[in-house]
Amino acid sequence: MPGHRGASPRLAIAARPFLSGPATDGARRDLLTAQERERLAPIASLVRIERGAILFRQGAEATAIYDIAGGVLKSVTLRPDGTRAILGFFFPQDIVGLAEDGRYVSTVQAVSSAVLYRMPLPALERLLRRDSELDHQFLMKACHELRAAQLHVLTLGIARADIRLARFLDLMRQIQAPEGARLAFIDLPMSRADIGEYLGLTPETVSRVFARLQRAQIIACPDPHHVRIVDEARFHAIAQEEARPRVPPSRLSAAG
Amino acid sequence: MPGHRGASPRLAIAARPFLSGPATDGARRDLLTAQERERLAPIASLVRIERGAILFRQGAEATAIYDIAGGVLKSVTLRPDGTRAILGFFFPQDIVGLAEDGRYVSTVQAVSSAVLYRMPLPALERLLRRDSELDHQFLMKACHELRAAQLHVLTLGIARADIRLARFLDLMRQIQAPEGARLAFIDLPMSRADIGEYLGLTPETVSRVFARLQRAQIIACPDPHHVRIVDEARFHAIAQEEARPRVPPSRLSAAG
DNA sequence: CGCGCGCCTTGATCCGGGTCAAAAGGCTAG
DNA sequence: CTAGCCTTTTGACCCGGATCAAGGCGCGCG
Repeated sequence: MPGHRGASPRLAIAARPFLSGPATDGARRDLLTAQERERLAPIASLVRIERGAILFRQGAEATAIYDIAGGVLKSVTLRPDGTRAILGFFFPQDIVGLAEDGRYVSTVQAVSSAVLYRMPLPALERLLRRDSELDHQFLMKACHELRAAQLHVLTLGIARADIRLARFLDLMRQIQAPEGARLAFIDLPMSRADIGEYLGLTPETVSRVFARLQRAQIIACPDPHHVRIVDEARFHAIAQEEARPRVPPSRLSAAG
Repeated sequence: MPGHRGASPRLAIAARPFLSGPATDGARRDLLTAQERERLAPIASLVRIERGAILFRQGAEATAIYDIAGGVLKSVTLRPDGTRAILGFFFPQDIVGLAEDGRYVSTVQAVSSAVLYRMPLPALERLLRRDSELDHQFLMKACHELRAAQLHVLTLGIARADIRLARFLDLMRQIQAPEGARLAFIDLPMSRADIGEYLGLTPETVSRVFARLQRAQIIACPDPHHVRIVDEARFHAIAQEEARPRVPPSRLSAAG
């Protein structure tokens, strides 16, 4: 497994930020505050990349961390055999650039054209050494990233495609919703192939499940990149409960 | 998704420990050194738990971090519908007790009877605040844990059961091997069901794949808890390459 | 010593997702 | 407007893993 020296990383751990109880009460502690962003401004420079462009490659020397101002990116990993897997999608205000041993851990590519703030590593390191609050914030992000990966594992551990897709849609909804609101409309800037690579499914299957959920009146897809949750109850049942009553393969009307 | 407030954790991030290049050259930086262990000794107390016993439960208030002295544990998560998933296995010298918002993130249970050093959180926090080197070490572990989860995602993204199992065996081998040596014998203290829950497969499938790999002379299983890699080349091909030439479903002799 | 209970294995069947293939829609450039 | 490419959709078929079920082994306990 790539970039993985020796027998190492199998441990659930608690570092300083994990230890403390609920910190800044209520606030979304995994995002930078406007104030913190301001403190980063001096070392940040604006960069723009086009749809499909690669921000940096897995294994390349890590030179900067990026704060996303606009657009959507994806984290891609090549398997030894050449197939790809998508580890995650990143949206505005997310920070990308995880490195290990000074090398980027995965390739990051633009799903849509994007604008980012580039923070060179040496300057950032200096800043973090002086600003422990900011440092804490960055660690918080690492923690949440870990939790996200674990949730991803949970989803992939389930075979059924409709559950995987429903969970993915729910995740996208959570990301797009301001403060945990349940939006009915979901934006999907990524392609069916991207979704498939994230969920361990083929694009064909992704498309078929979309069609199935649509026929069953659970969701509506005006176009491939927009989804509306029509039947919240049944949608939730699929995403969360993994319940037996699942979407029939080809039937149209789901029995009440 | 459990314990997951709002729209938060989607970000690849770099915190202080990630930023710096190769640190202590050569040393396994994700394990505590004897010296560091010594510094932890004053606040640690020895505890012993029996096979099957639960160390702590997901969602419970985090009171301590544990350093494994002997035995094997597993990290289990309950899905909303009651099915379980295993996020990872932990071996001696691993540290368990990841918490978020002061609550344990997953349930940890003993695969075999185990002996651990218990480090109460308040004391540990105090210690880490004074000992930045130790603190650094803990963060390193969080980083590696994240990488491990990503590798897990990569494995689960592949449908084929024999690849998943081969990767799992390879991972177990790496963990048991001292300093990256390629052992031929692998210890599997966990049950077939455990392996299945880790790989997103049923116990029956796990057993069948074991049988298939054995018939193909790729591995040998003197008993269910011990594996010997017989044909390193073909084993590696399955685990790493995801190559087309895979183990035939029922054929005995693999054509040269 | 023998019974019973887990765990593991093996078998038979079914079904969902992968695969191969083709056609339709949408966007851009000419 | 049209040609060409890429993405998406849909279809047909096949295969591998889930499921249901039964049988074997090992170990602890009565």
